[in-house]
This record gives sequence, structure tokens and C-alpha cells, in this order.
Amino acid sequence: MAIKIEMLRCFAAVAQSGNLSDAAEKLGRTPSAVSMMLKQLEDHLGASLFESERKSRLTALGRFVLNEALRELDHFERTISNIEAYAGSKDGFIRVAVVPSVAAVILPSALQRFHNTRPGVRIDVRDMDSASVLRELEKERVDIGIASGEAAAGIECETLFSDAFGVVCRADHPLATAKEPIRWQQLEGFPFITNGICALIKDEDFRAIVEQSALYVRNTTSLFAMIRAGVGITVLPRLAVAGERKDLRFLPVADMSARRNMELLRRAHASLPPVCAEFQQCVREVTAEVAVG
Amino acid sequence: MAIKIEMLRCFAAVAQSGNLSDAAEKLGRTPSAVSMMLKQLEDHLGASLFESERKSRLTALGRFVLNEALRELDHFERTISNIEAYAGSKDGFIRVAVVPSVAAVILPSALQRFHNTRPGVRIDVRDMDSASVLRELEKERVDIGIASGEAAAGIECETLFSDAFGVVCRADHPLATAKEPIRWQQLEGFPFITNGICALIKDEDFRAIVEQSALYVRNTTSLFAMIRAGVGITVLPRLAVAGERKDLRFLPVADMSARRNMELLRRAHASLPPVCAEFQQCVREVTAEVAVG
DNA sequence: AGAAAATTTCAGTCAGAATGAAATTGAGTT
DNA sequence: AACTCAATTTCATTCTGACTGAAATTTTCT
Repeated sequence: MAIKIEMLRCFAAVAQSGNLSDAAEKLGRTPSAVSMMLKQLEDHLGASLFESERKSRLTALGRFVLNEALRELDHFERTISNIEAYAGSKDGFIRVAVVPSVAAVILPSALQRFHNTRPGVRIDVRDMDSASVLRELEKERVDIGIASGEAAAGIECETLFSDAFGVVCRADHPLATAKEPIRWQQLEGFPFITNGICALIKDEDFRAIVEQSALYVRNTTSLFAMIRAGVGITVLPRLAVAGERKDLRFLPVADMSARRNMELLRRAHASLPPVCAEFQQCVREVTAEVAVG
Repeated sequence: MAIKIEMLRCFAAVAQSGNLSDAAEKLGRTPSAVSMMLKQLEDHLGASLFESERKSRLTALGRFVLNEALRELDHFERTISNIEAYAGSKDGFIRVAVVPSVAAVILPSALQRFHNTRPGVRIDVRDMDSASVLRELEKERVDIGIASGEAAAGIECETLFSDAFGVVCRADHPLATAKEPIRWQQLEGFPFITNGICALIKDEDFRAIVEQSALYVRNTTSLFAMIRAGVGITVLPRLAVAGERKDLRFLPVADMSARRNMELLRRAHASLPPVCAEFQQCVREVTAEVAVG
């Protein structure tokens, strides 16, 4: 029997819960059903996925398969929800990919404004990093993107606003009391947490700071958690720190070139429905009102 | 009933063959089975996928679903073959993503050499553009990449060779007889076909040429076909033109900065099996022997 | 309108997956 | 080492839902 998606779902559930009965519960099946399906998969592959009979500890193959399976299940689920969303929308359907900070600060108002004039149009918003926004746009998985970074061929872009980088630290950090904009050299000696957006700053004094950093954190939530915990400081655009202002400080920096441009992106030559243009207009208006940058 | 992958496969087959009975044949099912499955899908979505009863002409929803379905089916198939390849390899398993020119020129010898010392190791090679190589590497879908372009955070790179850009045209093109390296301004007035790699050349004289170009072609095969047909000329790295030399000319250019570096890429901190290192060594050796750049 | 082809409907069949009980295995305990 | 308890596997049975083939319907072409 060929591998089926149900087998992957089943295996993933077991691998993640670490035992068979919990997985069975999660899947809404009896343990025996899960056991048989797992056996089928192992028979097909001709090797075992777990180290022992008790289903904790994966083999190397198991880890590999789990990785692939999770990816495939996620892809499948996104495909289905994309299709269902499109089918369920009578008056139009717009898919938007944005970076988290825009999703948090700009989009809520833009969505509300758009919804007032066009209540029937369905909008799918996904947040991801800038590179992924570009990619999803190229692959025609979304209609509109908002991200920083240069547009690739075949992508039109229009600058929405420009956002200055600054130092992010706890309120009780020595730098927090600085009266002047921070120079990169001042960061020297303080534990620094590098993040994905740091790659945009080319200044060599700053690169030196990044070089010395021992920590690289992708996820913004854990990044803030670490700063709160006093693990170190980081550098982010102002917009990314909006909403975290209570216990954290955003300190302007002297390097005026440390900015990112946020671009409104769409595929060139794509024939988007007219509502798409209206939605973009909402985004522009809200951006102007929020008056960032 | 929820959407299942079989429904997508079924729909894609019908949409692509344009009629139900051929699709049924292709799927190894009877037409009635296919019809029922299709009906299930349409019922679930609450809208029809085809314009008329005869299954040619898709609705807008149909086109959208076909797009998504093909993507998903491809993704699924790749997941399965990845898993089966890993499971079927006793002595190791290496996944490589490379740009087409390297796949054609460097990899064959490198694979052969590696296979001589390590016959049991399975290697999966996929060719794609540079951006996709990076992406596949980041997503842990491949272990090793060969591509041009700057490495993102978390990716180690090592320059393999440097490849000069040149003008590609038919043997009977006026420029083909030039004795001197071509200057970008000389391209003015000739129909120019832009391609994906052109984005790497920043020279503003060249950018002006690209601006005026009315054609953008991604696929290398059709790019060569168009040049052969006399539609226009283009600019490519030397290696990408290797093997097409019979009827096409590769003309060196005066702009010495027009080069791309080909990098050997791997995830930093990834614990790759030792055979991976051996394979990389084969690539380095073959590169040195072919002595490109 | 009529013939031919394609598609849908319907009832019956069949395959494969799920169940529940019983057997087996594994980990921890005395 | 024997025992206990829980987890897992096996097995026979049941059940679900997908497939088939024939008949009905619809569409297209003449």
C-alpha cells in the first residue's frame, strides 16, 4: 500500500504525544487503529520509526519523517483552507501576507475600514517574515504583500512608510537613560541578541556588534521574553516594538541610515479583482493616519 | 465530508484532460467513480468548478482550486519520495539543491566520483533558481545547496568559483563578430530578453537596457529557444551557456564587475552525516578540475 | 428531431479501515 | 525472579464509504 496522508497524520500525532493512546484520543480513533496504521507505514518503509516499542524516542528515520510529515500536513491544511475560503467568499477574496509588526499595528484598522465598505469580501491574513512574504507572492499563494526588502523581478512595489531602527532594552538598562541617540559603539560590552531583521543594517560598527553576539533568536515573542528576562538587548524597527512599550524602552540611534522601508507588494501583470485595489487604498490611508516614520 | 487529497487528484485529472472519461482512465477508475467524487467536492465547496456539464472550461473557482491542487499534489509527492528515499538508503542520504547550470556541468562528474567511493549512499538532486535553493536549505528540505547570491543568517557559504556574465546571441547576430569585449551601451537598439539572473548586474548602463526590454523569460530552455528563433539577445553567466555553444555565441563583456559567485551552501550548526562532507569535497575537486572562472 | 457520446444516478458490491476483546509485551515493584 | 499494571499488538468482526456496472439523463452534433 502506498503512503497516504492519513498515515503521516497518524505518525505525527504519535511522535508528538510520545505515546500511542494519547495520540489515538487526539485523532478520535482507538489505539488499535492507530497501532495498525503505524505498522503499515513502518512495513512500507521497511524500517522502524521508534527506538523501542513504547513510542517515545524516534529513530533517525523517525525524526526525518516527522519533519517531512509536519511540513506536508501544514501545506495540505493551508491548501484546504485557501480553497474553502475562496469558495466561501461570494463577493471576492483577498489573500494578504504581512510582517508581524504591520499585522499588529496597521492591519486591524485597515481591515475594519475595508470591511465597512465591503462587508462581503473575505480576507485571509497571514503573518511571516519578509523573505516569506516575497516567496508567497511569487508563488501566487497570496495576492498582496507588505514587507521590507527589495522586490524581485515580476513584483511591483510601492513604499508605504519608512521605519527607523532603535535599541530595545529593559527600562532599567544602563543605556535607557541616555539623552542622546545611541551610537553603535555604545552597545559594545552589553550582551546582544541578534534577530532576523538585523541583517538589514550594513553599518560596519553594527556588524561588529552582531559578530560578537552569541545569541540568534528568530521568533519575536521569545525575543521580547529574553529581553524582559534581562538576557540582553537587541535592535528592531520602531513599529515592531509598538505595543511592548510598558516595560521595554525603544532608544533612537545616531545612525540615520538604519531604516527599513515597508513596501506594498503585488505581482506585476496580475489581474487582481477590483476589491484588491480598494483594500490597498485602505492600507495606504491607515498608514498615512497612523503616520509612522 | 472533509476535502481529501484524492478529491484534489481527481479534480486535477479532470481539469487537465478536459473531460471526465479520459481522466477516469488516467486514474484507473470508472467514469462514474470520478463523477461522484467530483460531485462530493463541489457539494462541499457549495459552488461548481466547471462552466458547463461537459468538463472543459473551468470557473474562476475551478482555476483557483486547480492551482492549489497541483501545488499540493506536487508537494505531497515530493514529501513521499523524500521519505522513501531516506528510508531506502542504508548507508546515508544526501539532498542537494543546485542551479540548473551547475546541475548540468559540475554535478555529473561530482556524483560519479562520489559514487565510486560511496556506492551505497543515496543522493537526491533537484535543480531550481538561486532563491529557491536558499529557501529549501533554510526549510531543511535539502542538506547542501549550490547557488549564487548572499547567504541568509544561519547559512554557511564557501565560494566555489566565479562566473563572468556575457552576451548570448545567435552566430549571425551583428554583435557576434565584435573583436573587443562588449560594452553595455552597444546592446542598445537590439531587442533584449531579460531573465532572472539579470537582476544580479547593478551597472546602470545595463539597468537601462533591462528597463527597455519588453520580454521577461524565466525558463532557461525557452530563453534559448527564443534566442535561436531570433527574438532577441540576452545576458547570462558563461556556465549557463555551456553546452549550447553550437549555434549560439557567448560574447565577453567589458564590465568586469558583471560576475556571479557560485557558493557551496549549508546550514550552520546542522549536524550533517560525514558522507556529506565527502560529497562536498568531491564538488570542490571537480570544480577545480573543470576550472571555471 | 434524432443519433451518438458523455455524464450522472442508483443499487449492489467490495476493500480497507475501525472496533472491542483478548493476548502479548514492557517497566517497575516487591 | 516473580508479580502487577499499563501500554501496545493481534485478531475476528463490523462498518464505512468508495467503486462498479447498468440504466437513465443530458449534451452535442448532424
